Amino acid sequence: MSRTTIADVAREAGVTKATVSHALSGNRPTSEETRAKVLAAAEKLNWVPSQSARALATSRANAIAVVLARDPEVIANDSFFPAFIAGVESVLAETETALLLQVVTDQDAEERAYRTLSHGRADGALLLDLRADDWRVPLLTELALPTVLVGAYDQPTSFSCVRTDDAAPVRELIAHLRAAGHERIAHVSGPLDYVHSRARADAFVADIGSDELLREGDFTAASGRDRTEELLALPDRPTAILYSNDTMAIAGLSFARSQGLSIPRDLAISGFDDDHLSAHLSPALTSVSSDPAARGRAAARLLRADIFGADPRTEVVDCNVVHFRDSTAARSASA
Amino acid sequence: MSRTTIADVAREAGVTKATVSHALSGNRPTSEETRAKVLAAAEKLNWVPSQSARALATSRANAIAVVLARDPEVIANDSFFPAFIAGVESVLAETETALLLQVVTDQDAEERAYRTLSHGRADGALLLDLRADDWRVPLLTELALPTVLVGAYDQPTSFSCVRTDDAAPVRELIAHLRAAGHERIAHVSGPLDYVHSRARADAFVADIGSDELLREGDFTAASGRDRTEELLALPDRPTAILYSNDTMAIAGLSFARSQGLSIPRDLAISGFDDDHLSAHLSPALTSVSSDPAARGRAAARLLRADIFGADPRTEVVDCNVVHFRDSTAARSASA
DNA sequence: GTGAAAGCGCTAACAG
DNA sequence: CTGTTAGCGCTTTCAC
Repeated sequence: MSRTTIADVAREAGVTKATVSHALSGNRPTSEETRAKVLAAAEKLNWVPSQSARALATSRANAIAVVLARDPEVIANDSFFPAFIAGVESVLAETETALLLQVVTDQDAEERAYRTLSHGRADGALLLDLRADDWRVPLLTELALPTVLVGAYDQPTSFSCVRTDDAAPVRELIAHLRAAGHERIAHVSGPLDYVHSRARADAFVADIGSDELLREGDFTAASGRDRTEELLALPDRPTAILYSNDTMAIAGLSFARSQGLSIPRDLAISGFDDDHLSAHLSPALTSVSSDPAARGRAAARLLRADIFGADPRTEVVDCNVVHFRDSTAARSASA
Repeated sequence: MSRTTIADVAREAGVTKATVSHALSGNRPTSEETRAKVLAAAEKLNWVPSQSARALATSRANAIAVVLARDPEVIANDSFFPAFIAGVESVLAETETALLLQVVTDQDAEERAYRTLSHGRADGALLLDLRADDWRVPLLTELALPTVLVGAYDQPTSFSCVRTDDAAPVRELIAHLRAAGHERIAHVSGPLDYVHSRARADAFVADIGSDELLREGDFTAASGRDRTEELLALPDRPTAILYSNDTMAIAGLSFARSQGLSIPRDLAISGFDDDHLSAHLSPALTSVSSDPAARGRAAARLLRADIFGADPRTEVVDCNVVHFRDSTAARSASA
C-alpha cells in the first residue's frame, strides 16, 4: 500500500498533478527541465501510478483476459497451453500488459466472467477451444470487447483470428500410412464440437472417404483407451490409428499392447501436439508439433492491434510439422 | 463498454446509488422490498459493477498475482506449473478473484512488476521458485503485499508458506536403490540456489555422506544430458542417477543408452515431478509425484486468508509419493 | 432504512 | 508550456 500518490510527487516537484501525469506519459509537450524534476521526484518517492485509478480514468485496464472452461485434468495434461501462454506473455511484456487468467467450471460462470472482465478489468480477450457456432462470439460482440479467436473459425466474424491448417498434417499422416501399406486407418478425435477437432476429423473423413473408423474422444487418457478398445474389437480392425492428442495416443498404445499387439508392427499409432516427452517414448511417438508459442505471439499481437483500433485480420500461423517416428514405422511385410 | 452504471440502476429502481451498492453488497440492512427492486433493475439493465471503479474505491483489486521469471523453454516443459495454477484457480473461482500472470525476463522487470502490481492491480502474490535468501521477500515486505511463499523457505519470514518435504522422497529413493545393491548413486540437481533443489541435494548429500556424485543441472534436457555425460565418464561411474525432474532424467536416459548402457540393468534412473507421460516411457520412469494442484489450492487459501487479515501460517502439504517403476527395477545380478 | 455528498488517484479538457 | 477543474464509477461516512 504505497501511500504516495501523484499529488505527493507533484508537491515534491513543485508542479501540479497534471504536469506530472503528462511528463510521464508524454501526452503533451513538457519542458525538459520540469520533466527532469518530475522524474527525480517520482524516483525519490518511489512512486508508481495506481493502476486502478488509471484504469478508471482512461477506461483501459492494461490487461487482457483468457478464460478457460476446461476440466482441470485436461489443463494439467495439456502441452499446448503453457507454451501458448509463454508466447502471449512474451509480447505482452513489451507493453507492461498483464494477463488475467480465469478458470471457470460452467457456462454460467463463464458468461459472468466475460461480463465482469469487459467492465473495467480487461481490454480484450483471447478465445481458445472454439466450438462450432460458439456462443461466446456473439456475447463478446455484444460486450464490444476486442477479441482474438485462436484456432480455426468458419463462421464469418468481425474478430481477428489466428488460424492454422489442421487438415494438412492429417492428410500427410494418412499418405504416409498408406504408402506403408495401411488400408484400415482410424481416427480418435477430440470432442467434435471443437472447431479444431472437427477440422481434423473432417480432413480424415474426406481423405479416407468414410467415417466408419472415426471415433470421438475427449482428449483424456480414459477416452483414448476406450475408443481404442472399440476400434480393436471391430471384425476388420484398423492397422493404424491417428489420435488428436498425445495423451489419448499413449493410452491407446498401452491398451493395444495389453491386448498383445505390437506397436508399430500390428498397429501404427500417431498423436498430435507433440508433447516434449513423446519423442522419448518407446516406440517414439509420431506426432504433430504446432509451435504454440508462435500462435500465442500472433494472438497477442493481433489483440493489441485490435485494442489500439486496428482493423481485425486473420493470420495463418502455419507451423504444423509432422514428426514421423517409430510408432508409425513401416511394417516389414503383409497387411 | 457497457455504458450502464450504478446510477442507471439507481434511477431504474427509484433509489440512490448508495442503496444500490448496499443492497448488493449486504453491507448494511436493506428492506426486502427495495432490495428486490434493485436486483430487478440490475438484472434488467444487465449491469455489472465496474471492477476498476470498485478497486479504486475499496483499494482492493480482487486479483492476485503470480510473476514468473522463467525461461520460456522451462515453462513449456514444466509439468508442475499448469496443475498448480489449476489448483489455485479452483479456490479463486469461489470468490470471483482473478489471477494475474506476468512473465518477466530480467530482475529489473520483475521488481517493476511487483511494484506496479502492489499498487492497485493485485491484492496479493504467490511466490514460486524460491531461492536461498530471495531478494523478492524483502521487496514484498516493503510493499506490504500479502504473499504466500510456495516451496520450502528456511529464513524466518512473516509470510505464509506452503511447504513440502523434499528430503523424504530422496531418502526413500536412495534406500530403495541401496536395497537393490547400488553403491554408487549420483544426483543431478536443479539450480542449487533454488530452495527446493537445494533441499533435495542436501538430503542426497546427507544420506550418501558425500557430494562427490552430486552435479548441478538447470532442469533443461541439455543439462540432463551433459551432467550425465560427466558422471558416466567417471572412473568409477555411478550405477544409479537421481534427477531432479523428469526432463533431465529422460535426457540422461537417452544419453546413457547412446553409450550402450541398458536401463535399468547398467544404470538405474529416476526423475521428479512425475510428468503424466513418464509412466508410459520404456522403461517406465520412476518418479516422485507431488500433487501440484493440492499445493495450488493450499497456497490460494492461505493467500486469501492473509488478504482478509488472518495471521500468516505455514502449511505442510505432504503428498510426495515415489512411484517405483521399471527404470529402477532391481538388477538380477552383479554390480 | 435511505439519501446526499465526499472522496479513491488518476487523466483530460479547458484556460491561461 | 503549465495550472485549474472536472470527472471516471464505485463505496462509504454522515445525516435524516
